[in-house]
Amino acid sequence: MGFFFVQNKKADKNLKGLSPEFLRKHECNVCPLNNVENAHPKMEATGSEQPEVLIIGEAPGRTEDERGKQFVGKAGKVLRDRIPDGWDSKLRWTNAVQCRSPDNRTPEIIELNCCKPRIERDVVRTKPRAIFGFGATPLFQIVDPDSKHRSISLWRGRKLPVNVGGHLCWYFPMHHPSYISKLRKYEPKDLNSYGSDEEFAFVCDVKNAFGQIDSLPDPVIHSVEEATADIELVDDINRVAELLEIAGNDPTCGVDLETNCLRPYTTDAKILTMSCSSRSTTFAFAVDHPGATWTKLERKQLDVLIKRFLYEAKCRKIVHHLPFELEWFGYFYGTGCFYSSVWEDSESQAYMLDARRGGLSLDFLCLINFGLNLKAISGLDRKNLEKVPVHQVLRYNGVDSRYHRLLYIAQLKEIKARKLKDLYEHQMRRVPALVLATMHGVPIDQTVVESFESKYGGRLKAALKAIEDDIDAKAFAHKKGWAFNPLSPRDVTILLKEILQVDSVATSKAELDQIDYPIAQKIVDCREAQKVLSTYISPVSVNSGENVLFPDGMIHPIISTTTVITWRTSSESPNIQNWPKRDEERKEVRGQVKHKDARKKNVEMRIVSFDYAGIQARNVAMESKDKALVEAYWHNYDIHTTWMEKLNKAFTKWIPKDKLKDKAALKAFRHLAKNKFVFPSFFGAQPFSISASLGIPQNLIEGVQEEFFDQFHDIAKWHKDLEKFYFKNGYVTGLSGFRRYAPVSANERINTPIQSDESIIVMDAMARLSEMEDPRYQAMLMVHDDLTFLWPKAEIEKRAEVVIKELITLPFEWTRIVPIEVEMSVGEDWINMAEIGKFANNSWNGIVELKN
DNA sequence: GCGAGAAGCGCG
DNA sequence: AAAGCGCGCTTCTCGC
Repeated sequence: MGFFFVQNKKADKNLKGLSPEFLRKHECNVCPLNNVENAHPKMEATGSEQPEVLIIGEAPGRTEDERGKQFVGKAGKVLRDRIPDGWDSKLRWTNAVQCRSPDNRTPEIIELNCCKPRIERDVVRTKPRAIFGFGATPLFQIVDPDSKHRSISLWRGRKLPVNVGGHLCWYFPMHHPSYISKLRKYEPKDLNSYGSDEEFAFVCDVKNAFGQIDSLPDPVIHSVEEATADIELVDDINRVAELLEIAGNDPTCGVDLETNCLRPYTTDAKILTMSCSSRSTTFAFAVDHPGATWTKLERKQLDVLIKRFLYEAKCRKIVHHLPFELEWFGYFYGTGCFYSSVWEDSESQAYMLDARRGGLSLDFLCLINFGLNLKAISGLDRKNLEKVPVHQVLRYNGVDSRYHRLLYIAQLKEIKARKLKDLYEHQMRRVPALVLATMHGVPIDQTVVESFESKYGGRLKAALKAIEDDIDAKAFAHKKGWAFNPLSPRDVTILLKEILQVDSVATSKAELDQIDYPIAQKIVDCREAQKVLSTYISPVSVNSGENVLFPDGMIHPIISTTTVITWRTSSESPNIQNWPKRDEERKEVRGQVKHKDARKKNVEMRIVSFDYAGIQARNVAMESKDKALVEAYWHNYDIHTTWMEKLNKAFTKWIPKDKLKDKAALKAFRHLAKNKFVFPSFFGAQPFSISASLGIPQNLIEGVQEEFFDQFHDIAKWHKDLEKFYFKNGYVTGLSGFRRYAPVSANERINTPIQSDESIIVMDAMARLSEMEDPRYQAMLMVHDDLTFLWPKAEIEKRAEVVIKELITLPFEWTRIVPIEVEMSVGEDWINMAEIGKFANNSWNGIVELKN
């Protein structure tokens, strides 16, 4: 077997050449803390001899050492205050390390190893049903995840089955109360208030943990032997057919691919191996791994078998990180299987249950759900699977598909228990729609790219030359002994402080614009050119060594649905969602997005965008059901002009007298009122910051905002209701039912439902269009409130009518309170976009006409 | 030489 | 007490 245990590298180093086995054998005799002079050295566990719960801290603090008892200091009170009545006699207390270190430092790996047998003996003897572990120290004394998963913030609030010296029980990781105490921004006045958002989350964790004790199931831990047992490695084509048939007729089947690279679009991209796991069988077979033994004919037959499985097998196909497998299956076997099969995604489930970043990997979830450390059975070079012997890749592949399915089954219970089944259905409809967008690709015109490369490249060169010649840069080099680097925040800080001698806290553009020395502008010029070039031009240039282009001349940005904590999508490789649009000059980089047939006669490919008009503000109306705001939408009241006028009435110096009849100037002030007063107020901005951004005294803003919430009093009430709900339930939710768990800060609590409502409205429309299974209605891009398509000019009107109807006909009852409107624009490229019209669901006649 | 984190800046 | 939210990418810096 190719499986072996991989030691944590960092741990190795900190062990100073001693093995964990050695340390655990000799315990105190080899522990650096053995002879420390403490009031209570080697403090034994205290409390119940038959505990329900064992509480493990880090190490005794000063108070603890003095009194010979755990958690009795100031930090200990933060925890003890939160223990529900009636539990005192059911608790046992100990620490990961039993001796206080002289300088009260965090215990070292050696000490933790020496002390581990003592804890194991205690646990085996007293048999607690659960362990509440506070801080990272006791957690990682017991479990050994890889370095990516060693932050306690990722673990707190969950539970996992553990085996401590042979006793199986549940472990509840939580932050250490001393950390919570340190994070306090103020002293809570009673038990209904919290010193920080994290403290509220901590209190939720403690409460939830105690609340679960009575109903805990028996912990089950999967051993490495079980995880790797009975995986059939198949090299007989008839047997592959047989097993695919069996698995395909089971209700659920885990599916996993191993490939030689991340994306399928390059000519050398290969599926190396594939594996399936259902209730009756787990098997894996080579596809194009160099170690495969298929004859040419068999290899052809294999494709037919895989295709038949993908298109016809009735099982629910379960993947962990489904977008990856769909992209590969779609590329090699056609995208028809996206909708002909039922696909499930255990990563999406995990995201719904707990969206914390870094907590979605199969390894981590297996530790949480099954106490199984997959890390310990891999041990092979994941990045170079082509070089790994095929039987090893197959075993590895088989374990993964097995755990895709087991994880799905385990998490499905929890999804149902939390009543998230409907939302999961929505989430699963997002995946194929977005994979199809990714596969569609975004065309890039290299002649445009080249012209920008030369333009911004030249500008960068000139800016660098100007800095080289600058007198202050020369003074800098003379004084510091190295050349001034305008891109280095450190160098710019030094320049500002020591050479120019100006007061400045940051080195941002806003600060630099205030500075009178010529070098300030030169730094800004340099940064701008470098930013545009390196972020938006080089990545799509064939001339750049590190571009994200594929052989088809397109970019295929990955639009993810399991990254953003609020249910928005994110985009990477490249991030196509943040290309310049506001800056009049730099927005031209969008012109790089252009189809090669944009000017071809009788084709004239066009970029066609549909943007939900003011969707977030409409979401505020949906969430708050505010009477005044809702009415404004139905009657087209311009609330922003109203509040511009009110702001100017309160602070008459705001709009200069001579501008009061200047239409263009008033438009700009309306824009300010909208974006710096109305919307921020919806989202919880305080007079302090609104005052700063508008330049109107704070006391005047306070007055206007009071009047504002007087008019929109249901918005004020909604803000208050959100608070109440959050502190009662420990999470924030929105009309779609998604959840974001504590800690969530005050303004995040307001913003989160808005972002998620927005995303669910737009993604549902994109999915409905995609489900037509007609490439004409498959969006190419999704940018939060915008869906973009690539169509031949002659088809635009006809197709737009279908798309607009779908976009403004929303299937969610909760959206009906306000009208919904989309704005359509068309362009030869992504910058020269002309607005075609606005289409609202309370007025549109169903027809789209292009005026030439 | 690599990874993590901060600063800075682009979008909705 | 701090003072609308959510991202990804590039560069620099620092520590290993």
